[in-house]
Amino acid sequence: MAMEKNFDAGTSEARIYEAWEKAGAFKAGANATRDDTFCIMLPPPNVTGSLHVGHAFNHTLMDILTRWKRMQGFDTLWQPGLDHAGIATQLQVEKMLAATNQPSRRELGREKFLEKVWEWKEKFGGTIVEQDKRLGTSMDWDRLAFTMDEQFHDAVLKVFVDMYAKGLITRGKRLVNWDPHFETAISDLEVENTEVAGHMWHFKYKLAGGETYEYIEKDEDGAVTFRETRDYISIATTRPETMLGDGAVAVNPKDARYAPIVGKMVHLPLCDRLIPIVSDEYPDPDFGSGAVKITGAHDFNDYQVAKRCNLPMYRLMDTKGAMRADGLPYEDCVARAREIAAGAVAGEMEIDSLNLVPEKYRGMDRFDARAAVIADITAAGLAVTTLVKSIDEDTGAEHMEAVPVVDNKPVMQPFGDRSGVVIEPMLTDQWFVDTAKIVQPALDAVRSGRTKIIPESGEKVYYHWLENIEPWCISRQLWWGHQIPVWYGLDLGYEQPLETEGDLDEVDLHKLLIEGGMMHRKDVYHCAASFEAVTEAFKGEIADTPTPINHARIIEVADKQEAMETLAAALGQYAVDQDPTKLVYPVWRDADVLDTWFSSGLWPIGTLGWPQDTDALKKYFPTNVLVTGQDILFFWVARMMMMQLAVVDDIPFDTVYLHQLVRDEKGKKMSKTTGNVIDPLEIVDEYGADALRMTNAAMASIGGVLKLSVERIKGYRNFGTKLWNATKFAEMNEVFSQYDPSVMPTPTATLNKWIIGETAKVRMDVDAALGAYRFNDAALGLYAFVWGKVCDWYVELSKPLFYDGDEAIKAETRQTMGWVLDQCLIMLHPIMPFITEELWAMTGVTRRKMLVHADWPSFGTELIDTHADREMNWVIGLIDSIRSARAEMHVPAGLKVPLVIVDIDANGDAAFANNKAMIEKLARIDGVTRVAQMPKGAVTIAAEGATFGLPLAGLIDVAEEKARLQKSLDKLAKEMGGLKGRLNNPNFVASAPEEVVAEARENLAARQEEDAKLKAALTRLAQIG
RNA sequence: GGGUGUAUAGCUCAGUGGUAGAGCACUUCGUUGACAUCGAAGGGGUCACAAGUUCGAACCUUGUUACGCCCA
Repeated sequence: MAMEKNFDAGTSEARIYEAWEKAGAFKAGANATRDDTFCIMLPPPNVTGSLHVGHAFNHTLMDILTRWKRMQGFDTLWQPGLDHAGIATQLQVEKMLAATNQPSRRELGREKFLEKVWEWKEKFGGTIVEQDKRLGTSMDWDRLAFTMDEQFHDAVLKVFVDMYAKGLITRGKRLVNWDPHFETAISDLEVENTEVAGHMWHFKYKLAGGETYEYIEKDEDGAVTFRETRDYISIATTRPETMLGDGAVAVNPKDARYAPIVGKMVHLPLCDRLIPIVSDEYPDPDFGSGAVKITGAHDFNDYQVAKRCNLPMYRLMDTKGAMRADGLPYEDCVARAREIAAGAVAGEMEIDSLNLVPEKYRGMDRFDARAAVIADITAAGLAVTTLVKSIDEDTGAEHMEAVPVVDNKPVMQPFGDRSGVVIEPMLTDQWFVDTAKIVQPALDAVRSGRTKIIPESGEKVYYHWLENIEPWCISRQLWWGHQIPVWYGLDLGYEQPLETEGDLDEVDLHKLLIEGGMMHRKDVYHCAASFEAVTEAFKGEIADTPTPINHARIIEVADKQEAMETLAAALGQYAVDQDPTKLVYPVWRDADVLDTWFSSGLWPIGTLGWPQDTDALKKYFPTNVLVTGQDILFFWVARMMMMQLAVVDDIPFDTVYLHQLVRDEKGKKMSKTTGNVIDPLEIVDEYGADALRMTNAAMASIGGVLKLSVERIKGYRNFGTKLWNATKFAEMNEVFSQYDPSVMPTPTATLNKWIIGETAKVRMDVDAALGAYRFNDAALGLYAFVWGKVCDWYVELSKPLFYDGDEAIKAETRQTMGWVLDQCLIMLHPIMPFITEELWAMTGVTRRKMLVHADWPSFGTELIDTHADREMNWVIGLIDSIRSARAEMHVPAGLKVPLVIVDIDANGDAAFANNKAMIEKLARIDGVTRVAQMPKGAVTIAAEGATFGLPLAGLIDVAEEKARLQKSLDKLAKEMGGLKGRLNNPNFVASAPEEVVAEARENLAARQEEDAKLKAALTRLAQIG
């Protein structure tokens, strides 16, 4: 069967992949010949996602490791799966609903909407899996996991319940990053801070009671530069609309300008409230006026100040980022706020219920409200102004006009990474992981080296982040995800105990429902994995209420509103029929879901079957290596470390390999707007998966920048063709019909001995490289070996043996070449699985297994024949020298020329005799003779222990040959200068390692020998002309 | 502002103390019985700058400059 001219990736890849799958080649434990395990968790791609170059890169590296270990006989598992990706998926499905004119999410309601999500997932959620197969990834697809699978879901809830029970998860009103588009809290890692053009406005807050003070500015020497009597304090803000919720004005305690008025009250413009001037370290006296308005509910810095100074934090906006329109009328709210400012005690719940947005602004979008606030403050004469002179065009009269001061100033603004809208700091009820309590083991694991991060710089970043870790907000106001397993009930406890003993009368009922103001009271809540499990806790909760409520049946309702209505109805009914069996106590489940990273934080144990003590868990956990982008070191890697250690008290993996973002060839981020996106599937279509994979491997230096260029991919496609054609050459020379793959060659010819040693060297290099995650070294080492050694030299030098050798030489060369090519296929397989598997099938009639399960070699230095090594290097050097001289002398490439041996030592003599046919063929020599002295007009070829000549009299230009020799002499002189300099330095000889000194001596001797020969040649030429 | 990197051939990048490397690009030559997706030969570098450690520095230390990323 004659081989085609090159590998047809387009038609072969799918067939080969199918064969692997059919053979179960990727199943956990396939090809295992030892107990050692090797396990990689695929970082679960977003279920909405499709394969991009980043995945292609990331998955290539994992596949290389997995295939390598599998061939080595490890019990291997590469665990695939998908992430449910809360916001992204919910958004995708909502878009789909809108595009297909279906009812919206809110119209559908939670349950129906989730059905739609599942439908969508079944239909489109697997795209990336099929795309991944085109890349050749060898994952155990039978184990494909999903973070919303029932088993995984149960594991996530179990962890929540356990961590809650241990006090590691808590609920509280905290300032969070609120995304007004998705109407959910997001973590600070999901916020992108971008500098945008902003403005700074300056307002006057007047002192209460018409008080005044002496405002004095001084320069560095303490000399007074400005002095005036003021009845206001000047504040600066980039967000004027938040002033409606101010709780105070803060000044730095060291700021002398405001020292006289600290503790006094100021009028809050547009509001009927007085707020105090407080002293706090936060304001920078040199920035703006030095006085900062404090809005605890809408700014992270202000929040800290408000907590320190015990200021009320009034929430101004609703979930969409509009000014609040709920609650009691402004007058009622502000009246209560005045009482609070005067010292009345108010709880968190009550303060949050107060809507201090004046009627005028209620319901306005936050940005419209900003404009309105500015206009109103300016109209009230409370904007800080500067006088601007203008001249009336008609009258020529000069006017002095007071214009508000507005500074143009770049400000850092937070944006939601998914929604792109400005994030609003918002005071809301959220669930938090108290990360400070679980961070230590995660730090220790890396510090002690139990888990190693590559590159090392990743460890520093990891420490820095974990040492300064913030509580992790894990609740998200979404529907798609793991709903928080917490149920709430109405608080029936009562400040003043009900007067009745035992039974409930109508007066008590009234108190419970109306006077108790249940709506504004805190709820009671319990956490458990299911409603059934939480029922017990609520029975305990109502045990101390009057009979018969304490025996009420616990039922689940949708929300608090329904709970109050249900309870009222039940109590009303009881008042009528006195039938205690109909009494119910309604509870409702927390509507929020968990942060997607909370669930993917459990990926290693969750996919292996935890909390069941499965065989897979016992066998493969802790896993070996996590390969992922360094951008999710915090999002995911650090959290997995904390979570596995907190839950099962073990590290999730022993090595973390971090890589950078894949960029375009100029180093720019790929983006649709820039139009520089490379689609990996298009690359696979055009150049084959192997070329893309080889490129990925070659780019993967530790910590390296990943710039993907199509030119490079093309180069590696050519490499595949080269390998193909070398195999074709072997096939044409009957290698595969004669070769026995189960027999190790034991050749006699130097060439064959040499290439076996070279193969052994590259085997050691490749294993060392992959063991150190130096994928680029492995890829480039194989490239250099296959192309530079096997194709350029071994195949070329084998031609004289095949064409002119005797049968014994031909036979051993066939056996050697077959073996060498097999080793090439085996070692290249992890990087280029398709073409190697194809060649494996085409070249071996007696293969025991597919290449995917071939045994990885372990041979090493024992296969290196130092004598053969020396001899071949001498031959190759000689051929190089002759070729070089020919080319520089413009000897026509096709012309065969004679060679003379002027002098030669015993080693050279043997080497020349052993390889004469090869030298003649590759250097295009016709006729070798020994001469006593160099013929006139010959080109001198210097080799170790020998001098050759090319008698080209008449063919060569003497001046050109002189120039060539001189150039070589110059280069030699420079090299010898360096070597002599070192060797003449007594300190070098004394301090440098022996072998370094010996090597330098040898080098110098060799150069001196060559130098002498070339100088002699130059002298001879000088005699001619 | 804090953290953390990078700077080596025209381009993209390797190179953890011992004579500066690869691929691509470039120049010249070549339809030699695997391959023109190829072969042969060649040109091309003050290893950002400065100081230090060392017998010896692209590599270690310090500083400077420029650029990148992460977090504020």
